[in-house]
Amino acid sequence: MAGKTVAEELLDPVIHQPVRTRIFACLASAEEVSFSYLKKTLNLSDGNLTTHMKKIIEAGYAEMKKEFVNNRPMTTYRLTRKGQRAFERYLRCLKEMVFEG
Amino acid sequence: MAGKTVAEELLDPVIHQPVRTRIFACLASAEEVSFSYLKKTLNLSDGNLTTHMKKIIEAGYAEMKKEFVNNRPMTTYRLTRKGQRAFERYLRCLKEMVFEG
DNA sequence: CTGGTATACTTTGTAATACAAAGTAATTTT
DNA sequence: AAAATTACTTTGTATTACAAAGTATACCAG
Repeated sequence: MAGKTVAEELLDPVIHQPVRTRIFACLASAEEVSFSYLKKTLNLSDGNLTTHMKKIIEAGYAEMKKEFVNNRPMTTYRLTRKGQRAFERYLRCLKEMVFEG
Repeated sequence: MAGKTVAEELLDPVIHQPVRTRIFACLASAEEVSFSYLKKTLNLSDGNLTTHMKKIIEAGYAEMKKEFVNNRPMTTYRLTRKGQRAFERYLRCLKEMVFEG
């Protein structure tokens, strides 16, 4: 009677993917996270991480900062407000779909 | 201290996909579910549903039954025990990853 | 000071995926 | 008996996910 049924709700495909859901969980748990940290913690290949981050950024869900620390390039990512909202919505949707309903 | 960390746990790629997670939620909520019902409820094209079900069956997570009802073919699906366990494990993993951690 | 190893990425090539359009087959309607 | 409907499956294709190879700089070791 109110809105879509569980089954009709789509799970955001930018977030609902094995690697990216883990990336979101990481990003959501910290202010900002570095490329190297993500790569090591999530055990991803460089190329794979880059492409996933590219996709997340393309969706406007995260932003990238590039700087030098100890004479080495360092890329850090953080969720945008839009990304935070998308993730929250995703979690509500998931919860309703598989933990209730 | 016990087992993998959240970030290391992989989300089962057979389940963690926008359409298939919805299929699993449906399958888990009933004894068995027909092709037509899934198609209508989840609003999927015939071809798309077939390929997703094929993949789920290939993984040994569901089985297919074909019969005739009112002179019409009727295909029904149900989770196997293996599929039930995989889904439960998936839910635990998800929960830990995004609702706790 | 130069050859090798390491860090921090990005680009490129490719196998697998997700999807709809087209195909098959039987059945009911007109 | 032609046309439309139901119930699928197969096929064609654009997109995706991934790792291997590439780029660029820094840090040793001899």
